[in-house]
Amino acid sequence: MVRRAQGKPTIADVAALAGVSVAAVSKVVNGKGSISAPTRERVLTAASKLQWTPSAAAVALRSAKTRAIGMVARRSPDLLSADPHFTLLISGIESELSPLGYGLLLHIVGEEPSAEEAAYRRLADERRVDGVVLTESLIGDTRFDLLRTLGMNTVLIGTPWRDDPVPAVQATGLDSGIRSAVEHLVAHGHQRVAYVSGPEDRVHTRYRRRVFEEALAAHDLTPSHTIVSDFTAAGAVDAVGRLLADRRRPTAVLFANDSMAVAGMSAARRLGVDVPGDLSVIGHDDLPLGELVYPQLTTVRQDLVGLGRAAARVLLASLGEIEDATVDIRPPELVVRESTGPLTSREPVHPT
Amino acid sequence: MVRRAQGKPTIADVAALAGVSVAAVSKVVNGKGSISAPTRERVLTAASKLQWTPSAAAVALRSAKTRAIGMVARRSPDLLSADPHFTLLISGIESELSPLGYGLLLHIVGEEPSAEEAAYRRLADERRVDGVVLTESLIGDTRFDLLRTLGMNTVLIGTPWRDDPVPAVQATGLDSGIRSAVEHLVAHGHQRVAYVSGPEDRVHTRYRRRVFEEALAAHDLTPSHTIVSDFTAAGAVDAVGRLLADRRRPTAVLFANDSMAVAGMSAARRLGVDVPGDLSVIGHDDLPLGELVYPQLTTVRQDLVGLGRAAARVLLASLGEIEDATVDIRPPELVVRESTGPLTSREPVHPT
DNA sequence: ATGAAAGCGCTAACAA
DNA sequence: TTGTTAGCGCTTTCAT
Repeated sequence: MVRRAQGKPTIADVAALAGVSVAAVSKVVNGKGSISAPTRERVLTAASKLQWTPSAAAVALRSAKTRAIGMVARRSPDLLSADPHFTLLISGIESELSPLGYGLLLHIVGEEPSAEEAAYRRLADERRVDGVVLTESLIGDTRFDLLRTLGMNTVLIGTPWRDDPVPAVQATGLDSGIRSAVEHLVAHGHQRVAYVSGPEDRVHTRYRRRVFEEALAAHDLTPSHTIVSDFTAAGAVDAVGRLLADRRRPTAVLFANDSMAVAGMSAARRLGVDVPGDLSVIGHDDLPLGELVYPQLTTVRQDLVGLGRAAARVLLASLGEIEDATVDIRPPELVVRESTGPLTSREPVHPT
Repeated sequence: MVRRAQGKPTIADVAALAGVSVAAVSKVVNGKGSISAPTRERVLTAASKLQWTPSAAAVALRSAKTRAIGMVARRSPDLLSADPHFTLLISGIESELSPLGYGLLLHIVGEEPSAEEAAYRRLADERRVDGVVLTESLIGDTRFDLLRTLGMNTVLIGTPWRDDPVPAVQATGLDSGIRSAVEHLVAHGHQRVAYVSGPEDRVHTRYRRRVFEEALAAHDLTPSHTIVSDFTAAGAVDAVGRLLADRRRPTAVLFANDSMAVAGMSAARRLGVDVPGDLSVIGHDDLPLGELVYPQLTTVRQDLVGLGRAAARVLLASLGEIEDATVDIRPPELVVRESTGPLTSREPVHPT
């Protein structure tokens, strides 16, 4: 018995059991070189008998491929769990990586951009991953340059800043969701529509705001209010407080994400304002949360799982693992639920 | 110039630049062996000049340590993002791993237990991680045996099944949260309290239910209803429907998690039942979600981030990375918000 | 079609 | 204190 008593089997054990060379084993597991059918059989049975799987470390060292993808989320634990945005993206990414035996190395760092940068640096310097997926494109984003310098395969989920040639995935008809949202409100007679936006350092934040304004403009309307907020519940509550304090308060408001929308809706109701009777509320993303609450949230659905899958496939394609990177990403669409509708109260131009 | 034009620097490059042997470099970066101060200096400056960091693959191959921890979440994308439970645990784990340069390899698999098992197997066979963290202890859990067989370092977040000697982390005073919840309700005059539990294959599910029953028993009360549900919103809605259809409907209900509680609360309100006027609702976990909604959710807070941190430290300690694994995990506690209170309506013994 | 052998970048005995 | 050296488990020429 040549098998070592303890420790995992190695390629040599398999080769010995199959009565072939280690090179032969390597060839059959990698499908390279030429191997006769009988040899392949013997190797395969030996491998399965020994329950052998190539050591990731050895493969990585030898071939300079780690078969792992990295992702870093720049969020505090609280915000991360309040906005399960990332979770959905990660699910999508994983669903593509898993079948190919790729791993996902996740890092959660604090809000400081330097921490994110350091994480990428470490991923690259330690050669822990074959590529990374970036999210939340920033105005003046330096991460692409960094990763290019580090020689790291990269894909961005979202819109690149200033036509940066980084590979990126996004839905077609990106503006359709917000446009439909505005149409929906206008069709219900809303004329004073406000927008509570996210941090303006994001590319998508500005884009969506512009789409919102254009959609209103098509009806000769302008935003009744625009509030730039963070992504926190407190920010949403504060925004709603300001909106409703205005004597020309809006009759409808769009929020940058579902968590803010729900928080905003609650704030309104706490102030005695009925949703949607006095105020229509629309969120963004269509997270499960929106269906949980009462009234259920009308929101702009984003295919986050699809985006994650697409990003993974772009990476996989550039790593030569798959031929076709295309994934069907469903365009954003409005999901009408209960938080929007026509005004039912008397026009609250003069709040009590 | 000995440095290769392309490719990352290696330990040999650093050694050459510092004018020492590769062994010397290895010793200084690992703090082993004896190295003179001047030599250490030269190595350090050379390393930083070259921006060199040891290759994770080479270290892993040579030392059989990957400096990575694995975790597999068995959840559909939807459920995962509806219940950010995992997210919080992961944040806690990461916060301990990151400073030590450890990575977190995440796998998300479907609901089938076999998928989870396969994921662990792969993690072990490929030797991708030095340990794994398990969550959601199951009745008759086979994962511990599997991982023991695979020779994998393991830590469980939660209560082991049948005193399995797997290392586990949990809060002290585990029952305090639910006990306080019951006390709180009873103090407000509630006599008919229902419990909407999670899937009964979980260890904690049964435990919590038992605590609930004991706490009621201390007041000579028994559960008005007990409904075993899944963790979905639909399950919660259905449960509430059944609860409220009863002519001896409960005046208060505890849910197994916050998402269910919120969904349940919404269902009640949709049926014209006021919360907390007609029905008090209590959740479990204290996710950010509970503060977003109106009325804000009274819930049993669990220190999920602390549990994650503790689990990571147990692993780190058994890997010899740290001395002291102890982390202060805050005991569960009741967070009273707006979804509970005394009955304000007439006793709804006879529903309309 | 198959195998021998040279490393991938690093760590740890062992020598010096 | 420092350096030499033998691998860790695998992939990949290059012979045969």
